[in-house]
Amino acid sequence: MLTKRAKYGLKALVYIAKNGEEGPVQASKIADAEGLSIKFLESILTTLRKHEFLGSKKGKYGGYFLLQAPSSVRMVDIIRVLEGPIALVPCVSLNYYKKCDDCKDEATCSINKLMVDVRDSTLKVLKNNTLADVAQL
Amino acid sequence: MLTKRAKYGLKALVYIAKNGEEGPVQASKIADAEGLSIKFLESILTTLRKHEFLGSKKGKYGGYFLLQAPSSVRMVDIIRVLEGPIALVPCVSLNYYKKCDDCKDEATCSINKLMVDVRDSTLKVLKNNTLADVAQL
DNA sequence: TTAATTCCTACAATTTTGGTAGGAGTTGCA
DNA sequence: TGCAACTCCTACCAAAATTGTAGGAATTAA
Repeated sequence: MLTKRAKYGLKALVYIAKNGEEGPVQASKIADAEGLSIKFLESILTTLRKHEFLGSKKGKYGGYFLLQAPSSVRMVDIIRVLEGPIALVPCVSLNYYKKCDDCKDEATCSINKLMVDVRDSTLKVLKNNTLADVAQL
Repeated sequence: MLTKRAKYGLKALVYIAKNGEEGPVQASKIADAEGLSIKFLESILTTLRKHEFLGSKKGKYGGYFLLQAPSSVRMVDIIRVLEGPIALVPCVSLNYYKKCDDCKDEATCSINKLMVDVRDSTLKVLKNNTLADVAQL
């Protein structure tokens, strides 16, 4: 399951993609519309800003805005930043590889192939969908 | 990511599928072979027994054994018991459905379709693979 | 100057995870 | 009958992750 952090972040990005035509979108607007705690949402938006999905403008009439066209933002990249690995076990993660504590030998690990197959099938969906697709733009 | 509980359980089942020809397999054997804590493993095997993946025999020369042919045990069913939902959000889970706290309206949830697509793609892999496939029997 | 906003640091409650401890009950065999 | 090797059961627990909250500082538009 996704953490709420990741889920809220995804929804926030989609909201901004849909409503960002007329200038920056305020965190409070998003929190209202999606039913989220504003303080928690702020910390998520900060993460997205630091990873250059979002820009921000301070002060009155400030808010958050996309730095790239929605059609060039892949869902997989967002999830990797908000949630971490796509893979179900660390030792088959492409972006967050880590040896499993218990695995004596990765090459002979009994569940390795299955884990790779699941990972690739998930990746396919998440790479083929952009923010524009999900926001139906 | 899978919990260690689920990962250990999967490995244990594969081990039993591979080594269960000559009678029950002891928890201590599995723990040794896979590098797991025996007490923790015991509690996982209990779960698998209660869900009728495994049978057990007490006393000397006792241990655990599969109740069905490996080729008729789907990976998806094991993971559902050990880990819970396959879906990334509760509101698209087929077996563990739960309304999302924040979702006002599921039908208009912006990420619903993506979540369904990911779920189905994962399910396809996990339904097509049985214990026999994974254990290479 | 004021209101509205982001930005920053610190803390904290709750839940989940990943176990451990200690022994009771069962069985096969000498 | 007694011992060794197992499963089975209950209870507990520490660490980590998650999901926030609190309180304000800094910035900006009008």
